[in-house]
Amino acid sequence: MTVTRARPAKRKPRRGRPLKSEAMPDMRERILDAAEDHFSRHGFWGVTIREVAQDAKVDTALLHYYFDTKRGLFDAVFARRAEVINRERIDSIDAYERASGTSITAEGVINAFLQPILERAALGDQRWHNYFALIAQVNNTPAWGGETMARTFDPVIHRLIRALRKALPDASEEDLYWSYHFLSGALTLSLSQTGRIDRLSNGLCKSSDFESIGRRMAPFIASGFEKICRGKVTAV
Amino acid sequence: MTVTRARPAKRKPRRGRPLKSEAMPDMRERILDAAEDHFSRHGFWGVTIREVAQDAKVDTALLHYYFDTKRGLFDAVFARRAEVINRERIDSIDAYERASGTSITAEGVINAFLQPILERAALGDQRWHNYFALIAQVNNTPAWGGETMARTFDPVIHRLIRALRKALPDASEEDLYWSYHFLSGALTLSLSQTGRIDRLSNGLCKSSDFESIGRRMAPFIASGFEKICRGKVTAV
DNA sequence: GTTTTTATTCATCAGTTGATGATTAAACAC
DNA sequence: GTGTTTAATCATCAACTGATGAATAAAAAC
Repeated sequence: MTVTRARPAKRKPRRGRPLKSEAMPDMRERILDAAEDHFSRHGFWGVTIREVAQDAKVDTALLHYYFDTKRGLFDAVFARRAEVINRERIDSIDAYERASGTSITAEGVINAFLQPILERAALGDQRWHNYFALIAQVNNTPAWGGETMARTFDPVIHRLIRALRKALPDASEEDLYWSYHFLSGALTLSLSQTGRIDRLSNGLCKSSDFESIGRRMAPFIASGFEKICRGKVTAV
Repeated sequence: MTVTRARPAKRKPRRGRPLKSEAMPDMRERILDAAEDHFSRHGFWGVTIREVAQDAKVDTALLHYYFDTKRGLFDAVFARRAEVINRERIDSIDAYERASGTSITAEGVINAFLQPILERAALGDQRWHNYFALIAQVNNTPAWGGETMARTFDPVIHRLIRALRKALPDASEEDLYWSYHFLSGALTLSLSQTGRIDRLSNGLCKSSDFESIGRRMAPFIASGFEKICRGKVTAV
């Protein structure tokens, strides 16, 4: 007869601070992951903190302990990964500018701007996919999306535009900004993972095929920039 | 002394069916307008039927009377104006195809596709602005946006792609669909009215300046199509 | 002129929501 | 060792949510 061995997990959670050895650390990160998952699918109002807490296997009060309000939780989710890609994008543009010297091109700059994101998306990490879908939602949320996007991403975008000015010296400021706006829309929809193109193309194209997107997007957008931004002064 | 004239409006609403002459008809339309306004700003989950009812100055039960569920109301809002622009777009593409004959171009087709929407947006009717912002949100909603967009707009988009095939006879199907995807993203962000570009450009560009968008978008996008869709077979 | 249908408000429900103060126990500072 | 801080659950709240059946009165059908 086997001696009764403690049933593997009834997981009746203890109260109080957890043992350091209890090997279920990083509750905060677990909450952020669960929140990211839910927010990216249903947006800020489509999610209840109960759902998030349940998914993260913690009490709802813990969300308030770490993030104060639901809004605080959302903002924390949005900021967490932004720092990572912002740094990567800045570095990527810097590197390209240094390497290209005077032969800088719009396509090269745009490629440097897109690559960090599209590469990460192509790796297939679900949590990054969720995050990108979240950006897409925020970017198209009228009430407060513009403000949130600006706070998070404007420095990088100004860096991008500075590089584009070098590649397209005759471009007007308006043309540059509007062209970026088109780029932003195309990128965020591509990251939004709605399955839209899958249905439209009857399965021929797949939303998750970031390699196909990556191959086409920079040339497509760069061509648009060139068309718009040197239509007046420089002849084509 | 003036005789007491009935105080203009205490507007204690009567029960029962309204008098025909009561000049407050079209409750159904008023509800749809109020719902459109709220849904476009905060999305499906960010709106309560009470807010909509309050804005439309009706009881919440009336929303259920006409639209059964909250979802039914949302779908009715989304479908209402879709029929109008879908017809306009089909007609516009038809007309362009007939007029251009064999000298059909990608820019011409795309222009025919965009013009009905951008023209309407430029007219400045707030209710249409709300509707376009709603499309932008749905287009970037992962959970059910793709399905809703497909049900509503796919026929027109297949009509667009059929015309583009004529203008770009060497294009592969994948290239056409991906290029359309970029177009769709750029268009919906431009319609989303987040004030994003206003902030980014420090006021130089305005989200509401649909004339500026209309002047740039077709050339920008068409240039991208041409770059992608005849990069292989036909030389540039 | 009676009956039926339509359009509206009223009253209310059961379930959900974000939030918070109390409690608990481990970790940490001294 | 003792006291304080940190990290967690528990228990509960008042407000809100979508929805529904009943009541009402005008219009439409007969």
